[in-house]
Amino acid sequence: MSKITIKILAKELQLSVSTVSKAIKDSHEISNETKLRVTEMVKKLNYIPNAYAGSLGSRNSKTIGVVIPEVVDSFFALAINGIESIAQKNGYHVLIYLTHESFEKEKTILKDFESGRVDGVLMSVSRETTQHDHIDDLLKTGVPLVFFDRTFDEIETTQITTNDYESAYLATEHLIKNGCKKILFLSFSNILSITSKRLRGYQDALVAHNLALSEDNIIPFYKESKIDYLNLRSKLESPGSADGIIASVEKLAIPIYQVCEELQLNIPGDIQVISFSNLETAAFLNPPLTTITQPAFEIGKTAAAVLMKALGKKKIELLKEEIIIPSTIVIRKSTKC
Amino acid sequence: MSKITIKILAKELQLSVSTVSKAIKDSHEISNETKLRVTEMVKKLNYIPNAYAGSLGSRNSKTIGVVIPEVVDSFFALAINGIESIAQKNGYHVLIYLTHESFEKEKTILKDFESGRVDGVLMSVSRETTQHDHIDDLLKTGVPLVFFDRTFDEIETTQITTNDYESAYLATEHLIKNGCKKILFLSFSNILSITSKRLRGYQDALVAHNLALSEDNIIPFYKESKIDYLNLRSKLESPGSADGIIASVEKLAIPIYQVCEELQLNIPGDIQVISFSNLETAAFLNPPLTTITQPAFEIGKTAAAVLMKALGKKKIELLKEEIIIPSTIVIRKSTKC
DNA sequence: TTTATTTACGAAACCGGTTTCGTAAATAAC
DNA sequence: GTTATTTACGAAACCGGTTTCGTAAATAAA
Repeated sequence: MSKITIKILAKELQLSVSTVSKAIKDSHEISNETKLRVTEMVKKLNYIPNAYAGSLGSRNSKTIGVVIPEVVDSFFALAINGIESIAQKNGYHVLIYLTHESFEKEKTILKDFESGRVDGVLMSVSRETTQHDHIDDLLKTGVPLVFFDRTFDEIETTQITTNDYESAYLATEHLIKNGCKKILFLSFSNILSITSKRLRGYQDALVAHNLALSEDNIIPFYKESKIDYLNLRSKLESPGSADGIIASVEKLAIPIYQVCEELQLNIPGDIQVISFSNLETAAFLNPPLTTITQPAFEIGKTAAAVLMKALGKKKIELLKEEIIIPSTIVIRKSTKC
Repeated sequence: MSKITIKILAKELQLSVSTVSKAIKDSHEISNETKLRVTEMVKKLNYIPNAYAGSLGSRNSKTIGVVIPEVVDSFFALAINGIESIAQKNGYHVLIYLTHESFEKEKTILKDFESGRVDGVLMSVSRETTQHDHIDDLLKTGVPLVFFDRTFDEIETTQITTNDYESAYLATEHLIKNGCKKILFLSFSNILSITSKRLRGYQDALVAHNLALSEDNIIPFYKESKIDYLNLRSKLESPGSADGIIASVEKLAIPIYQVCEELQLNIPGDIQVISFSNLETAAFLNPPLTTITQPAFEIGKTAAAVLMKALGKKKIELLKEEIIIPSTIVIRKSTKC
């Protein structure tokens, strides 16, 4: 049984190919009677149009590309769910691409998008990414792009984020109110939009409460490697060096617990910990982790919705706009009270 | 700047379209000299071939579809990473589809694959799926499919799994050796291939150690809903009803911890817990969770490799074969010793 | 030297749809 | 009753490549 094409369908129906095509698309040019006949034959022959032929002809693919650094990460996994929920509703396919935090991969992926493979893009930049020529190039080809979570402020498009600055500010304040004087801030590259905002929130809160700022208290992580881990460890080893930690991304919570276990540091007795995190297990860690829980699903959903809406218009237009969906702090035992 | 096509490229080079096409594909029919000229012009004009035109013409898309139930799940997230690593190496794109455990969605997705959108499929069936007409249909259209983790034994294709039976057997034995007499087995639908194998492992281990089998000790979870949770809770509430639990999938570990906390049951004092799980946080839970850790990344990698290899041949052929990659038990504090 | 091969390329069909445009027939407007 | 619209459809161009096939020129074989 050879694959049936629209041609076969047309012949079977004694109609022209164009008529059949229009009938399937429910065009107003076609009579209801004919549409019915076509629909029936489609069922009968189990006709499924070739996806690529359609996309080529119509110059749109009903597909969006999602570019994220990592999928083994509650935030991004949940965001994907949010994106999917909207995409599905609008009949869009979702292509997921992982950069694994590599700028080179990110470039390759965006370059590929210039092939017309996707109608639009949702993206959270890799932490290696410091420039945006590749994004500009893509935008120049007319492919709309919406940022979520990790953005580029310089680019003229919509971005969906959480209240990074405030959350970090509040988290810091929470620790301060709990008596912390020496608070560490752990982060990946501080070029990243989210990191720099969260860092400022942290710093401003310290200043507001008359606590000293120190570069030494900002612990950078580079490649999730042993080195970063040892770096944190040596920092915590020197006694009295810290009594509080803010992890600016979920991935960094685990090394903290690990080091504390190794060094026999009690959380929250010796050191209080709060982390940006969407971990399902946060409440069952030892001790339960106080988190800044980001509205990951909502962020994904909103990003997708904004993109879908833009794609729906004949003249695609994405305003430079920042949509902020607030995080919530969930206080647990890793911070006092 | 209008999009440049191969036609423009050809005109610029004073060559025919076909020659340019072949040159780009590094065909032996084209002289090195010409290839060089073409390559240079491609660079110069920043030519990027239209993805859909290519796929339509060549009748293959260099794209594989991955169908999984969920992405907020360490196992599947890691498996995706494994798949991606191989796909990327072979120049394949990866389309990820989530069924959210819905049979209807799974059908819709596979139906769409009949459109030629993907060259091959990697799949882990939803837990609602009890029949496989939709899979048969897809295979009939010539799209190869490889199962991983959750499979269908009846279907003539390769499947990549872990040693579900043995792992469960060993896990059960571990609990028994730790003194457990009444061991619960928590699972989703026991139609699922993995569940039924794990269940048999559990049962056989009980029998081998002269412990009674009881239907009451098999706790089914249906929709991750409150009801399931309460069901588990009421089971654990009645005193002496259980001294050990095996969670057959990662997602079920959390409700156990939750219930135990609520009921003030000590793990492992009152009840020992072991779970199939790839949770990164397993070691930092309270108490640290003993896990059967599946080689998720490897499974994904292998599944992709098998598929890629099949796709590489002119006559695609996937033998009915079971590739088993063993899990490892990591003993932690949620089980004694 | 003649014939057989190989090399390097182009013309044109093709992939399977979509879209534009033209038009006959039916209906509405004047 | 004549002209303007609308309705319903088909022919053909088109989307942007790939692939088949034919062929002149160059090279090798006989």
